[in-house]
Amino acid sequence: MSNTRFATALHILTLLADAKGEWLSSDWIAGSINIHPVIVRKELGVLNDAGLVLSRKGKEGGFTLAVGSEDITMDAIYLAIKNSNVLGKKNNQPNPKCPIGKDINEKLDVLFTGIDNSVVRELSGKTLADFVSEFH
Amino acid sequence: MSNTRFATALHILTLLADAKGEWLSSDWIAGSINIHPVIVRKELGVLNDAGLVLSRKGKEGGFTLAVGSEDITMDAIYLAIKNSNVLGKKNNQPNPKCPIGKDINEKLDVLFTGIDNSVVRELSGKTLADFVSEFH
DNA sequence: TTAAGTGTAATAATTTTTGTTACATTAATG
DNA sequence: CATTAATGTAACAAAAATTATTACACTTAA
Repeated sequence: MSNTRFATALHILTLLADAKGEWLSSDWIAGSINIHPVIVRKELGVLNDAGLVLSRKGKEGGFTLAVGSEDITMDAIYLAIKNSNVLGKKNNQPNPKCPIGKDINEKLDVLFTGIDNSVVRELSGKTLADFVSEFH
Repeated sequence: MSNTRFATALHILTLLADAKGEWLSSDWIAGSINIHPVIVRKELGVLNDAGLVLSRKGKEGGFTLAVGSEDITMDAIYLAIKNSNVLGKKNNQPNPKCPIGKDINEKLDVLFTGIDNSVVRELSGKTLADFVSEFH
């Protein structure tokens, strides 16, 4: 992954966990990460769809965690934002006339999925609460 | 990773393993993957630096494996081409005045490195020979 | 000496990612 | 009930990363 989506999502969730029930605005969060508030709202939309946060519109609106930080594991965050395989992309049109090229993408699929799953398994062993507790 | 470097490198190495000592040209390899020969030569340069292949210049030149495919583990291929963390990039300038923003990047570093290592560990359990044997 | 390769720099094109603007909508509050 | 401060989201712009292409110096076999 050469994007900042996991780092951004985890930063957001860490702030929300640290806020202990306070509703934080996208502007405030953006100020901590130092990115554009619209990006924060977009990512919060994704986290909302994943059931990790709640949002409230209008004045005094904002965001808060949907569940306790002990109940949010890192794999849930990762799966919410994941948009590619750990080992990257496959080449588009390997040569169908080549015995290797013909079948390589299905073999890569198996390998890529296995590695993706191992990352998810690894991430499932750590909670947001664990991460937040490292800040003191 | 949103690039095709691992897929390309593994495709190259699979062809070389399958060729059993024949020297293959970058043009021929490019034809199987269906990408530009210059990209193949660049990637082969990287694999050469990593000690995985041998190259020969001039007429009748080309590439071959430097060691047997049973002795090439997937982690060696991955480490040769890896240029980012599995969990992506960190945000550049988190706010130093925020208690979370101040320290988040060093905490992310630890998490990111741990996940990277787990992927390498996972990949170390599979050889190029294992992969090639899936094609029949 | 020619033909067929590698090695690599420079640059262009494409795709992905991030940032920005604009504005409709929502809700609290004086 | 008007004002203020939020979210939600589309459309677009800018920047960064990735891939493709061109060009050519160099190498080696025959």
